[in-house]
Amino acid sequence: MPELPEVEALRRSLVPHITGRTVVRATLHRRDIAVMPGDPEGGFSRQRSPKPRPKRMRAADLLAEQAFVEPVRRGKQIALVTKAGQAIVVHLGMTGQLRWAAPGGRVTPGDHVHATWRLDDGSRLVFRDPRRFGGLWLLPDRSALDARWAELGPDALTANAGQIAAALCAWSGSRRAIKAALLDQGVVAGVGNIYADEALFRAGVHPETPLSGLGGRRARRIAQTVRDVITAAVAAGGSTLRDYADGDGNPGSAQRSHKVYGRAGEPCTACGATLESGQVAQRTTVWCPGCQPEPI
DNA sequence: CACCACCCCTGGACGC
DNA sequence: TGCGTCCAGGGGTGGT
Repeated sequence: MPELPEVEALRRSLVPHITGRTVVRATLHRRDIAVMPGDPEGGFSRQRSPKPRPKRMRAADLLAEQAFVEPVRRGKQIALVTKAGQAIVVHLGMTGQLRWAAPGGRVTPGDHVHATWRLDDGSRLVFRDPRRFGGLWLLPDRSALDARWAELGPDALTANAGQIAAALCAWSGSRRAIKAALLDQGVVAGVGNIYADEALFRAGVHPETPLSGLGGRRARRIAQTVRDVITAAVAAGGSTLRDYADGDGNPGSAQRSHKVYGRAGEPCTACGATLESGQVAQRTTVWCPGCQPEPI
């Protein structure tokens, strides 16, 4: 579930705890959740056969002895960056968490912890991920991070509506569904299943509408609602449906503002019609048949 | 090239 | 209470 708002809320919660701190010890408890420089690129392919040969992991590869600067984010990815320019990109996947524990404190829950960083004030930062859809990518320098993030579309929080609209309009010849495009991180970075449905509802656009049938006007309206929905969710600390919590373990409250996600069969808050659900782009999708008319 | 079905994984919900 | 089954979904891979 962590989409852009959850990752941004997490990032902000970590800033005061780790910025300027030095890693005194780093431990990788599960080697297969990390991708090292030199590993066959492709990220999640590490989980498939043939298994990449396990590499000897040195603590230094997890930024031991290095000082953190402020963590940065692009889309749903957060990067722990050091003064020297090395970075660890953390992808939370479905159930990934970064949790911080004060000196002498415990991280709870303490299971499924795959990596631990002990900081110079005695506090700890851990990466836990029960489902292991997430992972860590170790990057040698800032340019490697930039190259990785160059593959992402405009960030749904920091880009303006015009940039997001332009990204959608670049595909105006495609019959691809608008929802599929919003979920594509190369088109817009940071939107996942929840906020795609929420944005399309607010824009009054059916999720199966092809990009070719959108037109500049509606593309621009969608871009604006994506920004609005994401911005509001960040202000609410993200959505906590089950697993999400920030670095301090605090949940978000943006789920209270959801108008369609998780509400199939319930009445539309705007028109009272019964919300419908189905599969669009392999994802459970909820929409209002009254407010979001079917494309022709 | 564009798009889609499938797969990775665990835990919670639900039915019997 | 316990067990089985289904489902959640980000995103890479391979097939069409």
